[in-house]
Amino acid sequence: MRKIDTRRFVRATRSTPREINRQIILNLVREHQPLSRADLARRMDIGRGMVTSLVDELLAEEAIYEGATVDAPRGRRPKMLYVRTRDRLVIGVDVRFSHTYIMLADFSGTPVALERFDTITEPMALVSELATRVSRLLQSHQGAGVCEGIGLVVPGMTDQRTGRVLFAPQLAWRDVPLREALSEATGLSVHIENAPIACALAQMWLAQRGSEVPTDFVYVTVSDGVGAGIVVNGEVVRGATQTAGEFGHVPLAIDGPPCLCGATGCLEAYTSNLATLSRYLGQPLSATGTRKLLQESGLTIVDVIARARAGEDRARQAIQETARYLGIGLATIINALNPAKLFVGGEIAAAWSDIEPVIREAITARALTSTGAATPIIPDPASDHPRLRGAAALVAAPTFAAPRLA
Amino acid sequence: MRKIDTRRFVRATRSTPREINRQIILNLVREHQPLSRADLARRMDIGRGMVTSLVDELLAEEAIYEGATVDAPRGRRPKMLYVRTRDRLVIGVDVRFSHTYIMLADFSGTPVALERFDTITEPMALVSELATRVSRLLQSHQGAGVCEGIGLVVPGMTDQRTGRVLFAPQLAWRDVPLREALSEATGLSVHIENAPIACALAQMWLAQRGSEVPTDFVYVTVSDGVGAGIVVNGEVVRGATQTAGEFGHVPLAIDGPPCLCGATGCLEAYTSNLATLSRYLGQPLSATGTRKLLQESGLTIVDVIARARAGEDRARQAIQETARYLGIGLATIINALNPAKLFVGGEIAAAWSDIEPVIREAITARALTSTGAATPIIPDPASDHPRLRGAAALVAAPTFAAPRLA
DNA sequence: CGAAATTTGTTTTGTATCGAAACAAATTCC
DNA sequence: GGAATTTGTTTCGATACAAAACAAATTTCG
Repeated sequence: MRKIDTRRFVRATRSTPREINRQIILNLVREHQPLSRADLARRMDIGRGMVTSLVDELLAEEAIYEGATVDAPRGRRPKMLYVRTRDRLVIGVDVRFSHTYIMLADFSGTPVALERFDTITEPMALVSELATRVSRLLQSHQGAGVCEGIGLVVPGMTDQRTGRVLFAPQLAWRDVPLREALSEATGLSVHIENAPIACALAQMWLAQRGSEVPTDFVYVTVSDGVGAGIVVNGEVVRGATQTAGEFGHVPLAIDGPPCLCGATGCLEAYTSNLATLSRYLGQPLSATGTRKLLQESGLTIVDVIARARAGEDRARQAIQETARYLGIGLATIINALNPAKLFVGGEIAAAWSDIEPVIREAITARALTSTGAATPIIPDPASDHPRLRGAAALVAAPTFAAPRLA
Repeated sequence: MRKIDTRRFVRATRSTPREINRQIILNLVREHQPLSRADLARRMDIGRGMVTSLVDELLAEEAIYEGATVDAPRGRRPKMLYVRTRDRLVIGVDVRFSHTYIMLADFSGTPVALERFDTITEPMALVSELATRVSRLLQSHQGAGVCEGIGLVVPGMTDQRTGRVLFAPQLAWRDVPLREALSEATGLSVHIENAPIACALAQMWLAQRGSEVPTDFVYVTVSDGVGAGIVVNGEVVRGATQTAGEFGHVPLAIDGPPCLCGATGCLEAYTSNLATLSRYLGQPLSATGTRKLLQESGLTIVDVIARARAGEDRARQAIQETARYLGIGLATIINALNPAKLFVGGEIAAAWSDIEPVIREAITARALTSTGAATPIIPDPASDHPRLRGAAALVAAPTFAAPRLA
């Protein structure tokens, strides 16, 4: 039951039913392929004639293609339909503090090529570096298909309307018109998004076939910061001023340790990689001190996880404690939003078998309902490059999204 | 950018554009009345002929009516259109721990009659009492219009699909088929909802004319418990198993005072009326003890608020402290969901001028962004009967909601 | 083996309705 | 008093949904 926004609505036109049904067909094929025209007619409770007409349109646009005819128990054999993903390419870019990753992938998120280089902090220098790498990548994979756009994931808040990075503390960016600059430099359409939302979009649009994708879920990223991509009613939650999802700053203890945000006792101050590392080192978390210490020692969260898995007690303990606090944070999300699923991304997901019991215990202790306590928690290991998949999803998703209406 | 749910979608038909545009017109008239047909044509970028046809349909259904022709600077004078609310009646019911309120109101939420009686805890006895009162109310206001349904607000979780109360701790209800029972007893369509969501719906659908109603906001109720009605993208958030909105159990201090939910340090354990009262009394909050103490002393939160306003120091302090913790809780919501507005309902809203500065200060200390810190916080005093308005909204809203599509 | 049955996909046909344009009504300006 | 302006209704044609007929491909069964 949605309220119509009387200031910015989209009225229906003569072609509206066609647009809607066309998109339904596209999504049905995408998620249940292979599907014949007759299958579609049955699923949609619509005449086969109508399906033929809509499918012809999708075939003409090369959004889908016709595969082989398959066997049927009796009657004429159906010609199966599939979405075209293989030769529709996307560039995914993941800008992080130290390195920037750039991936060429197809429309299903399957990687074709992957590169990495040291992040250039100056935005316009980064843009021109990206532009040369993009054109080089596309040059060397010319036969593989046509590139339909660039998805760019940044560690900070973005504004969808203007395509600007509002604030990215790690890179010291403020109000950078990144979309426009990269679009101009490459001639491709560019989509930018912050990391947690991009990861959520990857789950929503690029999930493995067969895995149920719910319309209500939260993707929690644990890395230098702790953030969340929230999906409600099949739509991402951006908030009134594009800053929703900062779950890292729910308090666990209002008089707790200082957080880098200036407040005290935030979830992030207990569970970010920096927090886990400083716990491991037996040092209090501080904005400048911890970073410096880590640079000197060269220690990273990946090392601590490795040591924990190798059986080092101090590392195990540091990580288990992080897991306990993380569980409390997840319980908060469960109580607040009651998602059908939770995804946990970040380096710590690599230690899932170690931390899962602890997380589950913490959730059970604080979840209000038994169904809430049973919410599936799914790790999304960093080795799968979730942010790059998210970048790819940014380009692919608009093709499949429901038309905006009313 | 919404994802189409390929298991339960609504396909478009020939009449879809008409349904959409009809509903847009209805909402435009509702929010910007008076409006002429020509105004609608301009706002919707549509031909006046089309408007005439759609308006005729709405007039025939008596959803809107034609008012007087008004003056215009030149040309033919327009006939203004208005939504019909005055003689469309609704019954609103608010079931609370001690009393149950029943209101006869019109479609805009304006009360016609209001009654109160001691809550009957046995569900079926309550239903039959309600049924006799409903029929008596409608009998004595026969000339006022036709009753289009009953909205029932309960202090607990509800399931929209089945119309059952899943769990209402205050009444010790579990899985009560309330909608079916009351509908059968009265012959009217019944809508049930939990209190915070109903209050949010009241703000969304029955806001005073002129006040901007955002599509993203949160209504926080502070009473025996602390809950929230969350609205995102113009739609209420119910969650995967209908239990979203339990913001009362975000932790403020994981080792804090015990909460009635079994966990410790929940927001509710700091800010519920019970928490404020026990703070005032200098007693620790406990499930049985506090309730008993209050029953013996006869003290209520209203008394404490009155004493605080009268200048009693201890009362002031108890309430200010509640306000501080509430502010931290609101900051959490702001960081997590970035709503355009926050509403605060419950008895404590009556002391708004006293608590607002404290709340604002706490928010500023913990909000991540300056725009977040500036989120408008709007008190919704209990004297306006927000839950009853919410009950009315339950009946009125479906008439105005956007058609479900794709 | 061949006609009937079954199922898929295309084409045709009828009809509702969107969108444009013409028209009618009501009023002001010159 | 006629031109201009604005509102609201009516008319009309093109489009596209929906239903039905048709064509194609294959199995079943007499």
